[in-house]
Amino acid sequence: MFATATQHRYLRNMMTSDERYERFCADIKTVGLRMTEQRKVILRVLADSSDHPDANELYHRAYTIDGSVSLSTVYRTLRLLEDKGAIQRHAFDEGRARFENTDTEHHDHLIDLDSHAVIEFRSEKIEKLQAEIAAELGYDIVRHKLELYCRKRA
Amino acid sequence: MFATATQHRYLRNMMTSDERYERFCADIKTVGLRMTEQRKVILRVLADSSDHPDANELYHRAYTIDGSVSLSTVYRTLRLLEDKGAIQRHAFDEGRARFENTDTEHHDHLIDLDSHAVIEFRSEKIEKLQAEIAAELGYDIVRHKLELYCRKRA
DNA sequence: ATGCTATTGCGAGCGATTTGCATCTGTCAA
DNA sequence: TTGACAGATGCAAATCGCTCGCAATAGCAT
Repeated sequence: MFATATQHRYLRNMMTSDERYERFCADIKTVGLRMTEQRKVILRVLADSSDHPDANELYHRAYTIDGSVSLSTVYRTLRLLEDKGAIQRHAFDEGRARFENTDTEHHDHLIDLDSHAVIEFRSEKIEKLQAEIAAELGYDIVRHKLELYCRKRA
Repeated sequence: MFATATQHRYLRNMMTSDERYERFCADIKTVGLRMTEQRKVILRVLADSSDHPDANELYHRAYTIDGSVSLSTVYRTLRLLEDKGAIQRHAFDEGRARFENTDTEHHDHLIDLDSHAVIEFRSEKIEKLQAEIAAELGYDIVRHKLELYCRKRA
């Protein structure tokens, strides 16, 4: 795994696309929900996505595979999976929500303000400093959010 | 000002309400923009606000002072001041934006999940590490968001 | 196969914010 | 002081991301 002087690194997925798909299906079935054609397509698309697509992008990817998928159902399925903790919703500063699979370890995000690309990184030093600051104030961190909004260096 | 071993500290306001108002006016005039009655009212309301009001709340505060202020103009003025860096836009809860004066230096937030108290802090070390990480990825940080969601240490 | 009901697509609805446009008004030069 | 012009405003309509109501459809247990 890549590591630098500042101890941050890129992250790797912990599951294959197929494993993610199976996990999504299990999440649906174990609560007695129905595995419809539309859900299969949407779950497949989500499992195959390693980026941070928004609902509309996911809708188009799914629609390309199966024209019977609607935007409403994409939204309903996203809500479903988010409630089950299978995917994570992010509200980067652009209005719409972006989604990502939750099969990687915790990481932070660097957002390219021009291309809207999202780079994931993890810095042990920052994690440690955050914990220290919280501790000095008498707290334990339950979760945190660190987002760097950046522009390519000239 | 309070400082600790990890170099974080509490922050205080750096200007009075009147000083903020004068600064807003200067921001408008120095770019050749016109100081209209509506703008005066909105700037006054903003300068007097030490909380984090949303656009609608600011509209009502301004409307109470001068009925000729419209919601559109509130939004346009907020955009204007945000672009000039005079106020800061936050998305604390989903949906609407909340605004805050920028007369404190940059700070991060520690949120108590139980009491919902918000503690502001600043850590030079974390600021520095963030810049280093961005630099190594070929980026310059334009702005960032760091929020620690915590529980009181048992 | 049958029936129950979860699920779907569609379109209307919604809340926050933006925009087009006709009108009004600071501001500055004369 | 006045005149003129570009900037600013209010209003209503439009957008945007997302949700909801509803009648039709389709999983799934029997």
